[in-house]
Amino acid sequence: MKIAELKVACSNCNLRELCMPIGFNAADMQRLDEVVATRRKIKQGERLFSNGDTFTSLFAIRTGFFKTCISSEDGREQVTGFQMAGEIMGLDGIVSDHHSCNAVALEDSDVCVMPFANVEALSREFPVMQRHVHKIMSREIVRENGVMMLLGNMRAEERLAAFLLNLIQRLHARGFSQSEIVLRMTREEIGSYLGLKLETVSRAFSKFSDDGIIEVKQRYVRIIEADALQKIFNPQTCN
Amino acid sequence: MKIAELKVACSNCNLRELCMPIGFNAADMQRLDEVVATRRKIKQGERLFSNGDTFTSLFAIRTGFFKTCISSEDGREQVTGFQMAGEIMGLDGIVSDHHSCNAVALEDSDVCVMPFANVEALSREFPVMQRHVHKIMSREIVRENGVMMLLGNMRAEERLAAFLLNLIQRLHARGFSQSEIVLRMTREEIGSYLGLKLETVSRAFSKFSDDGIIEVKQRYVRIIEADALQKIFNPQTCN
DNA sequence: AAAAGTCTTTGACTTACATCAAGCAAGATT
DNA sequence: AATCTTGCTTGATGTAAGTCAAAGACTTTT
Repeated sequence: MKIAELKVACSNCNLRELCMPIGFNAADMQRLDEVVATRRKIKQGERLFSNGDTFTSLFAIRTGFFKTCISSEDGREQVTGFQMAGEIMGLDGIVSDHHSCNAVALEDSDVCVMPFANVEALSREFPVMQRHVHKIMSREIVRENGVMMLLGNMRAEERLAAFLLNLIQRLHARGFSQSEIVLRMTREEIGSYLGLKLETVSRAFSKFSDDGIIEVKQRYVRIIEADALQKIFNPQTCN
Repeated sequence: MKIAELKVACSNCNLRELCMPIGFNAADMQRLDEVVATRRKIKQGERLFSNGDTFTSLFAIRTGFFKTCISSEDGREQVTGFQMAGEIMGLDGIVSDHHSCNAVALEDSDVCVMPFANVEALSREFPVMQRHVHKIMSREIVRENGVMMLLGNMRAEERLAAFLLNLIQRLHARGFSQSEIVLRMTREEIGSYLGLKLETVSRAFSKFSDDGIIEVKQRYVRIIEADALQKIFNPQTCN
């Protein structure tokens, strides 16, 4: 196989079913590949985009892990999400033509750059593509609704349980273990996402560990009793 | 003017610039009117849609006021937003073809029913419509990011100040007073939205009133010093 | 007009989480 | 190998907001 054949292409990307719509035939697939203009590598700690940047493109994560965060003028930071392979970033920029958050790589990452003009053009041509874009945006709205419930109504341990369950569920959908995680983010970043201080996050981890629900060693977490986590997150589900 | 001429029509709706895209010419305007299938009246306390309902349409508020809320299995309720005339509801339903929240009228209301199939069809035909739909969804994502910052990082009085400033700003855009509000929601609903208990909301109102920033009499609120509210919400802006 | 119901306010007390502080663990740098 | 740096854990103490309780303000019902 020649190097040239390894070009950017949705049609031969193993994340496609997570990232792009299915149901394209072989002929249309070539058009789909035109959405992605380029690829971009982002090193750990660097930003894919920042608050205030002009919006031109959506970004699909090919490999790596990101956080998105906003900061108030007086310096308080809120992590608004963690994104992994196959997930889309940049939707915040559409409304004002400028991004309103920062996207920071938590490990060396590789993203597909999808100029939004291409996305919209293809959406007009293919209803399946149009529907897919709408679903991605709707999914983000629903996710944030869930975070509001978390932040508004739940206690520290419930929040952490929900966080861990969500992570393993998404990792499992990508073929990773359901029980073992190596966290890409610090306790402080988890705390920011969950509306807690890093000490509280650490104490909740220790509590779960003491109770035999998980095993924790720094960033490494092994889920021993997912049911127990589920019960902490939502006592009703396991009656 | 005949009754027949008072039919459902975006083209002669005075909320159009808030609700639907501008830039349609007279000929295309007729097509725009086809998006709205019917109108629906919802009495105070009744639901426009509920969690689990099949998703078919978006809804534009013509008159009235709504809250959207989700509830966990164990009965905790989270208000995820308050919607007023010209705003769109139902975006949560797109991702799974079912609504994931409840939309409850807080006063007798009148909404335009826009079958999503019509919205998508018109979006394919008119790029300005397509862009408008994308912006509405992006705006909702950005709004929820702001709520996450509120819930995760701010103290009770900051949250209430942010809430009041946001309300008057939206009301002002609709031609209402910048300084006088009659709240459509209870202290408990405000508290749910802001992640606070109703007593805490009440105390924050009383504090603002004692400080001469607002005048409060039950649901009636008069903003005396918007600058002071702004300063509480974000100390940096007013240095 | 009285009674009942809902919403709001205010006070007294409690608590979950924050804050402050110290020590530990694991890489990175020299 | 020793030192720095960054992140994590744990304990002691503080506090903003929650909980409980009672009374007042409107609204609706009869």
